[in-house]
Amino acid sequence: MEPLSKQFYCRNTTDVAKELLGKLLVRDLQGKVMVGKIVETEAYGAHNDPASHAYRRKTDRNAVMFGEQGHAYIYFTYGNHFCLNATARDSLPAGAVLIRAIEPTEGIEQMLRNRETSVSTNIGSGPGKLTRAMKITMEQNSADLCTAGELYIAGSNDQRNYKIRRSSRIGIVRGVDKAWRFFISENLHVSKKLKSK
DNA sequence: CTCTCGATGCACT
DNA sequence: GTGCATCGAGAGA
Repeated sequence: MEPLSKQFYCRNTTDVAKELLGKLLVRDLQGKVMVGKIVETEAYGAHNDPASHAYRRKTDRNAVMFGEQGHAYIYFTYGNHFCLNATARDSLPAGAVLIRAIEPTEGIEQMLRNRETSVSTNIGSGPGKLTRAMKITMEQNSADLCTAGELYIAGSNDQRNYKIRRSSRIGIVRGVDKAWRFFISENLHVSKKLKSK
């Protein structure tokens, strides 16, 4: 599995978010490999985006969003969960793509153990769930996603023509006007609540 | 199936 | 002190 190049991430953040759909998230724990197909993403910008961590200024937490493209930006939230982003931007000072959901393709047994569940249908259906399943924590923050190390994103041989849908982002109150969430519709359940928004 | 609600810890005001 | 880029249990339908 070949990592995506840095150039892939040096473009408009929303374009990168859309094109990460169908790509493979790879977690290598000393040879024990877990892989999942990315099926849901969200783009977060800089001073142009009130929902973004990088909206106001560079701080210790969001510094990676202002750094080199193609790196992991990870943060801890709601007292329990880690969320994984890939830094991506062109002319703006900061930007990242939140990986919201994966569909496991390899190492499923290991992911189930990490999640402490036997329900295989929703292993990676949420940003906090997929980091738990793949043992992704702050230790991987700023990791280079363009080299085949412990965490990276690879291209896929699956050339199916996905139906890509987009909507407002989830779990935010500001910036709801931007349709910067992208997902592969056949894989995701869209609740009534979201439809009515 | 749908919806509500509390847990939880840290960054930032 | 306030507010989260969330999750899962539990109740109701």
